[in-house]
Amino acid sequence: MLTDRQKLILQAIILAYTETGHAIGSKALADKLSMTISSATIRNEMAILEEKALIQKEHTSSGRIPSLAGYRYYVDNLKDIDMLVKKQDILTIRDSFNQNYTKVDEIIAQSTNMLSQLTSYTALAIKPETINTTLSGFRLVPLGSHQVMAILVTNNGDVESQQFAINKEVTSEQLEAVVRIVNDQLIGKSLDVVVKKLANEVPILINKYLSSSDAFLDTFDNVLNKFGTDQFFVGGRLNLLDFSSSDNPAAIKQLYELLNSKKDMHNMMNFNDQENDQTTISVKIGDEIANDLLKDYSLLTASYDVGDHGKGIIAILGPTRMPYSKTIGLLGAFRQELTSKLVNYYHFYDE
Amino acid sequence: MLTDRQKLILQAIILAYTETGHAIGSKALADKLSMTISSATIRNEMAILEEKALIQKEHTSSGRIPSLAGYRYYVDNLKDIDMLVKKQDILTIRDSFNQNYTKVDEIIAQSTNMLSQLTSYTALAIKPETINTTLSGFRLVPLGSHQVMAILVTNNGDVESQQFAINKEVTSEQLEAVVRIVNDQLIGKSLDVVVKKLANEVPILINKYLSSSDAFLDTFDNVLNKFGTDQFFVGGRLNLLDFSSSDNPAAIKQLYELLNSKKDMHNMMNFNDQENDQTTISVKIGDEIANDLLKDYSLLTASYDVGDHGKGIIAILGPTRMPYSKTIGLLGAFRQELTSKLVNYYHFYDE
DNA sequence: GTTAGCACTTGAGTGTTGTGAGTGCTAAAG
DNA sequence: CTTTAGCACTCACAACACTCAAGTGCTAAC
Repeated sequence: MLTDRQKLILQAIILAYTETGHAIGSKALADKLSMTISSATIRNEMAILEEKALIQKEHTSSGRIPSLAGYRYYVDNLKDIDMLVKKQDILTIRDSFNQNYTKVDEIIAQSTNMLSQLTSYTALAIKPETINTTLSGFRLVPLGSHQVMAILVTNNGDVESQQFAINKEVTSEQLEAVVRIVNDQLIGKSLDVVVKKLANEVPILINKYLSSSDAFLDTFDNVLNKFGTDQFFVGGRLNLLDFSSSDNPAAIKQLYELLNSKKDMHNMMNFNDQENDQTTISVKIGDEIANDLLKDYSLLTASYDVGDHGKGIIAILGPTRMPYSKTIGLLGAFRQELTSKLVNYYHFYDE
Repeated sequence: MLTDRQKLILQAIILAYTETGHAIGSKALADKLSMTISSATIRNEMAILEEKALIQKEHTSSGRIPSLAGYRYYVDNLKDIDMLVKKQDILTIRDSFNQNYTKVDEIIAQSTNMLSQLTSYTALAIKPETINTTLSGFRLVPLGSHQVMAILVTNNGDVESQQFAINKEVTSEQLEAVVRIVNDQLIGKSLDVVVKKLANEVPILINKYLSSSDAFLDTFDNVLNKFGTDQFFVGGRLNLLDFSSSDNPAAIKQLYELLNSKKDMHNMMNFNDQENDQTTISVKIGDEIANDLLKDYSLLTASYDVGDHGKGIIAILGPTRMPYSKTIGLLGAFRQELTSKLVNYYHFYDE
């Protein structure tokens, strides 16, 4: 357990280091701190903090910087002052959300842009995921003699489409037959069931009407995949350059590749779902993120909940040296705005 | 005019510098060059080349590096040896193109990826543009009680779509009326005429059937815009990091922002269309690209021609210090493959 | 418990010096 | 008249010593 003075000193060290990026020594800290306390005393206290591994030196005679454990302690116990978010920021968010969206994806994509702008870090988001998404609509629209567009709709109101080419003239009767089959077999089923059926029963049925069903099945599969793959968004990628510790291009490339790997990012953000309720914000500092490339970064994740339409996650990836209270406050406020925007948006489709 | 020996020396300097990135001196060059010629002679020749501003020093007593003018001379007069492209590369390209595409965009996007991979530089592409694109198809597909999807098709076979939400229940009669109006007024018209009519006559007509036509008109406008804006593609952005001269993040950010500015890139690539025929490859070196951010880069552009379906451009952005003959050869070969793939692709829609 | 004082450490910056790869020039050789 | 050897000169770069500011830990006095 730390004394109040030790806590104060730890906080001051973190503050100073966050601001300047340089280690701070006892004398400078004594000047900075308003309480009358000598540098020698601070040195003694620092020795204790260092013993508890909350701060560390860069070399024998350097000042101190917070350790990852120090940040952890700070985030868990001390970051209470600055939780109030600037009114101006909230207005900016609302203003920015105040437009017509035609897809949830647009809202989420814009969220990452906004979050990255507000924080100057990199923002990540996963769009709302329901446990049970079902296929609720299907259309085939002939566009010309050789082109057909397939449109799939889910019970969440998500729409994906893709055109495909057919070799020979296909009659509208044939298309209607295919639509009928899909309606009979797949509508109302959850997406994983749809995938399964699409591999087994459905091709047989369709082959009765369509001589070459491959193009159609491929397309259907493709569109189905879009529901799964377009769920992950990144904003402010370039901000990584500002605070990436290494200036070695190979390392930076690796980082960007990681950022593009939906699977990896998904894993990272989902890691401890148990914490992900509506009030918590999970903070992973340095090596707490289970990825070596990100050992100098911190990942703040917040899950948001839009009831029947599922839960999603927004996150901020920044340097370990970050103003946590400010950023956490902002992320929390943003979650609130985003949730209410989404609830509002979905309101249409829920009758 | 240069003597043969001077040309040889210039070529050797460029080769050496391209390989090592360091200035090369007379002695080292004499060792490298197979002909028996003393370093002193090379020094004399170098003095002449420097007088003609084809090579330059980094400081008073350094070796020589090619100047931009030197590269220009090299590209115009000397780069004749290595024009043959590796068979393997061509096979890679063909193999990579050997799949089913549903949109031209996919082909072009993949082209940039492939080109950037083959060269390890950054690749740019503009998809084929016809002077006279006309609207050839239009559909409205109701998806649910509150959602409608609008689909637009051009005479090039390009398809774009977007769903939009409507406040109140709209009957299929109303939708059909709107489709009829669009068919009467807009089908067969060129896109700019469509834009104009959409601003003037059409709203009046539609308002007779739809109480609030705003959502519909906005959507139509949006989709129309997609035809214009999705024309520019970039691949291998990250490769910029490998050869960007400055390691200052602000400068790199600016570069990436330039790369995202469709307008700027479009201008740069189109600059001298007169050269852009099917056999030429335009090479802009350093400050020949009219942009200060790119003064250490070279831009190779090649236009490709798919007959009635228009012309497009593919380009490579790399460091001025680049193996020009190899890269130019590759770009030329790639153009050929891309053209034939596209001709093949469009074959469907031309009956 | 707190503080002043002191000896010690370190990174960052600065000046000095040597070295290697280069140059231009001159005069002799081909 | 072209080519070459020789030579004095230049410059970037690395190595090294030196100084300085900002730290530290420790001890003894308050």
